Amino acid sequence: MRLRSAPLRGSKQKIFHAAIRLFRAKGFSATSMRDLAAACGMEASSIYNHYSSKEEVLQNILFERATEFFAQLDPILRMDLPAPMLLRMAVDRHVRVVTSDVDASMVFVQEWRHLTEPHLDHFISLRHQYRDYFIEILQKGIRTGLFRPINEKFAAVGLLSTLNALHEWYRPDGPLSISEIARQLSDQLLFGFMSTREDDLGPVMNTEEWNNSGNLESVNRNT
Amino acid sequence: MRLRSAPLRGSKQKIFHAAIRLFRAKGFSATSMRDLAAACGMEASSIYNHYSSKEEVLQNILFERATEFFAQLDPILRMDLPAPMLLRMAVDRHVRVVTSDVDASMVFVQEWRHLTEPHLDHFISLRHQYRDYFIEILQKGIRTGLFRPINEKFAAVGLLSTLNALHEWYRPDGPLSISEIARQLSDQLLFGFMSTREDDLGPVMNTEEWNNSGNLESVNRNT
DNA sequence: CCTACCGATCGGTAGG
DNA sequence: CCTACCGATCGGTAGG
Repeated sequence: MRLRSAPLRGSKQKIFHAAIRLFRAKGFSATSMRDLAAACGMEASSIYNHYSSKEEVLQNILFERATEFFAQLDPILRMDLPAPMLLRMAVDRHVRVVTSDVDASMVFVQEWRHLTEPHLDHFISLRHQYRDYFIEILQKGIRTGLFRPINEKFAAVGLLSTLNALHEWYRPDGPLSISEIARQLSDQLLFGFMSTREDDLGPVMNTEEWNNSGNLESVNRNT
Repeated sequence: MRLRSAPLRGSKQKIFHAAIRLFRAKGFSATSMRDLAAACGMEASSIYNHYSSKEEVLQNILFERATEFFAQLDPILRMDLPAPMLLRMAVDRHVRVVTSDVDASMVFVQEWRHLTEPHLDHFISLRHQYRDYFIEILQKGIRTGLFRPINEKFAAVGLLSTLNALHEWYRPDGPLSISEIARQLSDQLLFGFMSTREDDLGPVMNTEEWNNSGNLESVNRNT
């Protein structure tokens, strides 16, 4: 039984993983079915025994990742713990999913816009749903007074930006363990850079005011 | 004089801006020279009077943006101000460059990997140089005791991740002004989410420990 | 700036 | 899983 279905499932998995590598390296559009086939040691037409189109390969990669992110975050949300602890755990889970397949995570972040409808809409709604999980954590923190009264949507987007960039700089052979990365990311998000709460540097002068003071050339110049 | 050179420079600018819009919407690889020409109301071959290749169009977009980021950040670095203030100003400048052309900023962040050598190496070194500016600010903050003794490289990467994602969610007609966005981003980076310095929730339990305690299924399961 | 065109390559299908 | 092939389209050039 295992031997019988092995070749087919093996090939499909081979295509799946080769696609992740190629889509990451060259992008979805620049990767041809012939590139993908060559990476699997077969002809382009043979791929169509496993996937009906190039986009279907992308869909499989993207929604498999989405499923994994949700599977890991979901149990966290049901725990009745203080918001900072929830955030730490959610970040930890997210970091573990990303680092479990950096190539796939990069495709997840970068290539989803090549989906066509209705898959594109579906994907976007999943991303919003995931973001809403983090918004809930932030709201809970604000409600219980543990978090500052920040704009929780703004904060959630900033938070996810940081998490979603992990695939760009994570190296498995780097000096930090996955747990340490998650811990440091959480610390940075929870506490920021400042060593004290005050920022008593007088009124902040933004660029507009600074420009109006004549110190620098205009920002919105044309080249 | 203005009339004489106007048609040529006008066309080149037209191609330039159409390319920004198309590369943002479809990606560099999925945009054809015929797409680009059609958007400019000309034939594909006519583009080659202004640019020698598709990649050259991309190069122009990317390095123009890079120049703009540096032009805005450079004067900040020379100011002898406290690190938190430098950071606020640098973030403010960065936000202004991004919001001055959201499409071009998206191409800047997403499409640079389609450069070929030697342009790719050049671009990457410029990005590292830009990141090093922020590392310097962080180091200064740590040295003067205003910032916590964070890992400055780690922090700079997280910081830039947040800044580089701005193009994804910024809308010119949104409720926040550009100055307010810069201010809120700085606040988030400087102070984090917590309303107090302590995080007295007992020892943090990471996912590994939580799993070992038997509460949840394994994270690194295979699908 | 255009017409006309090049060889190469694209995603995908037919049929076995 | 392959051979053989489809029409469409690609980036780019010649020549005016």
